[in-house]
Amino acid sequence: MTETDNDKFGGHAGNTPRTAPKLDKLLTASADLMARQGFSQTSIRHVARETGFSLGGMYYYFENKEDLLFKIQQRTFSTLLATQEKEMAGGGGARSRLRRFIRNHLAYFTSHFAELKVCTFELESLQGDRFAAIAELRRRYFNCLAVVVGELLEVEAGRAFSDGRVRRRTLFVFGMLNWIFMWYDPDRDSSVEALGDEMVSLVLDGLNGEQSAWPPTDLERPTSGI
Amino acid sequence: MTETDNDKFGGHAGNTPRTAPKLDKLLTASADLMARQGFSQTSIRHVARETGFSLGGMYYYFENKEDLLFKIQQRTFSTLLATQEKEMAGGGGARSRLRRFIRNHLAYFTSHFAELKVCTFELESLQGDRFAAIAELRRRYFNCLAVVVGELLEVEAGRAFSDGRVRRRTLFVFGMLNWIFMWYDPDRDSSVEALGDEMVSLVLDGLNGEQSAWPPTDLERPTSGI
Amino acid sequence: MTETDNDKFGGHAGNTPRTAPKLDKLLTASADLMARQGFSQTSIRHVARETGFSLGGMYYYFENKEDLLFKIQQRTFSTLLATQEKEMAGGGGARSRLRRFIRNHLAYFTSHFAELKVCTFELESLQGDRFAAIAELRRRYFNCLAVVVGELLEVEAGRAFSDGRVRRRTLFVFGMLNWIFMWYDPDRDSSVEALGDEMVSLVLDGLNGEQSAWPPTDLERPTSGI
Amino acid sequence: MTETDNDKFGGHAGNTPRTAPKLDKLLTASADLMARQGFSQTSIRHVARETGFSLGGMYYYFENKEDLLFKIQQRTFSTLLATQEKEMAGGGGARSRLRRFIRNHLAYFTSHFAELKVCTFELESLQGDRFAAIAELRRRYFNCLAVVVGELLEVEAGRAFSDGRVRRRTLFVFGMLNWIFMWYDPDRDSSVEALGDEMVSLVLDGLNGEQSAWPPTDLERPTSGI
DNA sequence: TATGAATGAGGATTCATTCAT
DNA sequence: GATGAATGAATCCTCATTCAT
Repeated sequence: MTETDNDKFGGHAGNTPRTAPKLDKLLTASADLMARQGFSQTSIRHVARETGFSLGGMYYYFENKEDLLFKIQQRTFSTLLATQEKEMAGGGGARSRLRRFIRNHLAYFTSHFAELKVCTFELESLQGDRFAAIAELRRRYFNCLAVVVGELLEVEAGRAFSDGRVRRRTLFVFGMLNWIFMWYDPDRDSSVEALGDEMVSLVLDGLNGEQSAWPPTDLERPTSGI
Repeated sequence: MTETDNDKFGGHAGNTPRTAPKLDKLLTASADLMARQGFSQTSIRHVARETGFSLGGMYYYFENKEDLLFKIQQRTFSTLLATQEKEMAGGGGARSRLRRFIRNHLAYFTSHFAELKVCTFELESLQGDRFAAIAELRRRYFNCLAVVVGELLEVEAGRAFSDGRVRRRTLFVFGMLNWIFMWYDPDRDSSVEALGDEMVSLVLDGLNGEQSAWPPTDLERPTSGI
Repeated sequence: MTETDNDKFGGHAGNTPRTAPKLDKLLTASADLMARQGFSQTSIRHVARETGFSLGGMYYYFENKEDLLFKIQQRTFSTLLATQEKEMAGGGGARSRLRRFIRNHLAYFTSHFAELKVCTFELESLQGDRFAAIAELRRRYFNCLAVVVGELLEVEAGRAFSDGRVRRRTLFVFGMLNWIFMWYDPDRDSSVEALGDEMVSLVLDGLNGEQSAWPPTDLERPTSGI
Repeated sequence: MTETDNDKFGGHAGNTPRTAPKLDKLLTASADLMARQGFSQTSIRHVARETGFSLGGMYYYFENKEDLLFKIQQRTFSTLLATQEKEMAGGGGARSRLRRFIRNHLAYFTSHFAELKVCTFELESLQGDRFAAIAELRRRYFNCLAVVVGELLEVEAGRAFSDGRVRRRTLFVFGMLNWIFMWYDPDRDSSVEALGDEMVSLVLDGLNGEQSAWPPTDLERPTSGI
């Protein structure tokens, strides 16, 4: 998304050397709160308190609450998308590209947990043009993976998008990826790198194709929650 | 969950023949609204308007808003859980039980879309005892599948819960299942039965294990959204 | 305007014996404030403080601020309109009816100063259906006088509405009537009854037709303001 | 009003060749907005956006929002007043001067619609010294007409101001003139010149003294609104 | 059982104004 | 002369909840 697009959605601050770091801090703090409590339960007041801004001062940095959410998603998602599109253009077999896509995604999950969670779960909190802009990013992100899945299913690449089978398999994979926000516990689960390998293994070969590796290498603990 | 449990969380109504159907209508309507807008954005007022109740009258049927959510989850999840625990106790090989679990889950997805969506996405809107009670149901539900996954991974059943590998593979599958709420479109995607088969196939054999089946059987349409 | 119409615009309270007097007090107090400060500068907070209500409690009596204004105008204007339509239907020559219309209007000016001022100056603060409903009342009120003016101009009654001359003469008279809010001072100006006679005289015979009556009967004082 | 007066109310800008046109543009744009939406609903922000100024930059040209309104009224009203005082000093019979006063007023109505509307309806938005200064202009404007009305009523000129009858007749005429802002529609009503003649006719001879002139010369249309 | 009436806290947003630069 | 950045007060409104009836 270009600066022109950015302007179209009313962000009037955050481009100067003085304000850029403040906007940054603001978006990060907001993403944290929204990841924890959800968008609708995160109040501007709360963000202001957290960042030391005055309530009114917040509105110098975004048009309204929805715009704040948009800016978070726009910034985060476009960066991730760029990374992945470049990665996918880098060539390699389908299995390799699947592995790289998942690894990159999970690396981002680790480094930008809150922001990515917000991107994943709060698309529907946007509306109109802002919704459309982020939905388009998401569509492109989806396509990155769909192409790979299509190849793995031996479907000609050009037809991948209109193939329901590819669509659904791709969405299965996204389901696995996105749901991780709901349960991942760094103390309990293996590193995200290993996690990615486990997922790739499942996706490529299924449970039956995996080798049994008992006992597990990670720490045994009584389960709480799921 | 027994009536005693029910009492413990303040439900003092809905047990007489006269009130039971009203409570039912209320929970259903609430679930619909909460599935569409989320819990925090669904107001008691809105539910009252939708059901024809007076605002104050609602509070005869639940203690507070959180209790309303609890009752929905409790009613829905315990029913589904009972079905699946019985089903899993019914025997059969791991592959068969995996297939049956997924099919039942998706059948419930079809017949109780709103309620199941609320159970899936609004656990964290509960707190304290109510959270714990539903989390326990969810844990048992998780176990139903985890046992099967453990067998498929050739892990001894008794150790499944404490095995991180089983835990994660199971959560991958739940990710696929739960994420369906975000994209399933009956006009576009095949029936949920077929959807279940596709998922089972992926889980058991992976993408590479699936046979290519081009052209797809479902209607071709240009993709919009993801 | 019927009760059905009333319902259409969302007033959900004020019909029971317990609430009717409270609604009444509320509308009266609001009209006072709005007459003094204008609609946009009168805050709900202010009205609440004045009437002893809690801020939130106000909204039991009206949907929103615009609805409050609407209720004031609706109540006041429909009463006045009914009076005048009945009066105009009572027969008599055009001169007589002109005199009665102006007298009634000014009597209402005296007895319901604030409400009538709000009706006169705040129509444009309404929008959509509410605007249309009050505009229709106003149109009918206009017609009451326009018919008389048409007769005085010897225009056939049936054609009065489409005659620009009648329209404009009628609006001249309303200009005189409405502007009184801006200057009338009971200590300084004669009684409204006498004021009405003076206006009727001007309208019928013009300044030249009036008899000189110096010295005036009312108190002489140095002018302040206009 | 002299430069000294101007200074007294805080205008510290707009006197240099470079700033004068900017101040001019600013006042004109503000008047437009205030005429359309009213003073209290016109924000400095809005004016800034409309004129291309920065929000902060506005305050170089006026002390505060009230000062902006004052400057508009001061500029507009003093010009109009000068015109009329000169015109009234120009001699001629009372009927002639009445006609000229009304014509000039309506010419100003046409050429400075927004400014005059603001002068007419927003006096009470000023306070203290600023109110007093504009009220004095208005008093002098009132007197211009009151003298003529006094003559027409055969009252000695010197006594006109303290004569309630003159006062009220004059205010009736101003009511007609000022109310025009509420209804004049160039597509529907005759030219303002003709409008002035119609008003003069009413004021001098009353409705009965006007000759019937059916059919009217202006376009017949079904009435909408009043 | 259920309603009508009311409250108080909190939410998003706007706005006049200031001040360092 | 003019701007960018920020503030704090005020505004409209929603909402979970209560309680007398």
